[in-house]
Amino acid sequence: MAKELKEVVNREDNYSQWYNNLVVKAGLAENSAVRGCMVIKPYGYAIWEKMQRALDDKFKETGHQNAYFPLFIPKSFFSKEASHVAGFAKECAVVTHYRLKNDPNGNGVVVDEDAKLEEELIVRPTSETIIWHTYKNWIQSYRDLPILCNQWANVVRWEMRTRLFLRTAEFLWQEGHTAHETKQEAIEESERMIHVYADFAQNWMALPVVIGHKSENERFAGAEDTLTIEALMQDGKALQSGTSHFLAQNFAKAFDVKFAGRDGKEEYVWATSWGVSTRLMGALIMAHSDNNGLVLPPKLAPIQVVMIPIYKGEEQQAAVLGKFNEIAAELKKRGVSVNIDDRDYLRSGFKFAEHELKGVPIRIAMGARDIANGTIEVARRDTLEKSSVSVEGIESYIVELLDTIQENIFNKALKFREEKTTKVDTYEEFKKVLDEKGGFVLAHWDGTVATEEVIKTETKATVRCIPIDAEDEEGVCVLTGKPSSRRVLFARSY
RNA sequence: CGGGGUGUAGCGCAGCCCGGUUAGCGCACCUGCUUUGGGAGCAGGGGGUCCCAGGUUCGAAUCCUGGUACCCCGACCA
Repeated sequence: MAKELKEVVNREDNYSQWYNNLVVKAGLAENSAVRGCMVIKPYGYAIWEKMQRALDDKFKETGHQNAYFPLFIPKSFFSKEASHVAGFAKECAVVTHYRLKNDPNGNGVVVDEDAKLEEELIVRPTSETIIWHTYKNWIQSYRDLPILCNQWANVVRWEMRTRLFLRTAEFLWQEGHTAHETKQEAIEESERMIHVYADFAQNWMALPVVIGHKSENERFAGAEDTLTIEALMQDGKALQSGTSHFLAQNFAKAFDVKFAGRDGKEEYVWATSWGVSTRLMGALIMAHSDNNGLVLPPKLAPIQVVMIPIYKGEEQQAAVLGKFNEIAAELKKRGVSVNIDDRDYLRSGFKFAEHELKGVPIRIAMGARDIANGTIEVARRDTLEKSSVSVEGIESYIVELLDTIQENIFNKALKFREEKTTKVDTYEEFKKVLDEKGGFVLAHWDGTVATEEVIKTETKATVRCIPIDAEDEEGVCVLTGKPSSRRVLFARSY
């Protein structure tokens, strides 16, 4: 166990602290002096950048463009879509003044009361309102459609309780906002994007997810349908990792966005919005890490291979580093990011531990013994296995091993999820599984808000989603005994 | 917003109850030597508005009052 993590020993009992400690110690992020905000450190940001790049490529492939809209939104914009404002009103940061002045009493600076804004500005908690206000000016005819825009931005939600990456007062995300001519087109867009997210989660983050529809209770404020990807963390709690909303004509009506159709008639546009945030970093950490630290899937690891020289004296040092430079150059040609850890003031054992803490997928070490034998030591972060490999052809071996590790991390997470997914048919069983085993519970539900509320109050579990691939199966609701035609996914969640 | 806890060196903490030399320990940092295949050893060194403001006192990290920040548990939360 990494020395830094020893302070938090019992992970099962103390998952929160284990997670917080890991985030901080691995150099990803820390709490800011500002309430509920976070500082993302360079190493953490490098992971986020890799995520951004991969997602952005996928957005471009599916025909989207990036744009940018204002941080401040006039308060009045929020009064236009009733259910939307109801969903966010309680957690908005409000700008009321535009100037400070020196305190006449000499106590630093104070807000200048003369500089009160006539209309308050809201720091965006999400951008639907300002974007739809703008889209109104962009759209006149069906020829202007579809509009397929994405924005990379920060948003602010004044949550009562925060948690690094999972729920912070300010966070980074992307939000796609699209406008379409037909309902069908908009529905297809929202489905397309949730699959883009699922594909990213599984193939890049090595994170298996369940795609499904949110229940009415959990649906996005202002949406007619919300699609979600739900992932399972190692403590058995679910994490909503991305959402894609079919907004129907709600925002178009609220912001009066109409277009002249092919038949010459005026109609409201159909809309979607979709987003993922730095919460994905939390998902990545909680899904794969162990007590030695982070375990990063190779595709998102800022450093994929670290090379640690082992030597006595300058002669050996030069020989090993010379060999490392050759290998590194070849690996870089093949698109592998390599770090030669030549810091000569640290011992190799320290470096081993440090790079494990940071989740570097492959570590290779070489010393005098290896040079004599023509071998190199290769250690995998995912399995912690070490093996001695011939230097001959090492580059191909590494490239293949990166793929193997990516796959293995995914399979391990998938196996975990499958073991932690339980079908239950009675309420007793439902509660028992949640308390003793945790994880996902597949159960029949009568589909009503009231039933979900009761279950939530009594068990803290909610409907995570109604999986899109749920098989038709006649059954009865675990709580009310009313008929149900498919199982839905329940869990306790973050 | 309710309950609990904590603010002392970059990090983690002791000291506070019961006020009294120059505020201490571990890690980290700097210098030197020896080490180096799983978190090195020895020696020396640097670093502090003891969260803030006010009060009590000859004297406050310590006691009192107010404020503030953070953490945990709840409530809340696409």
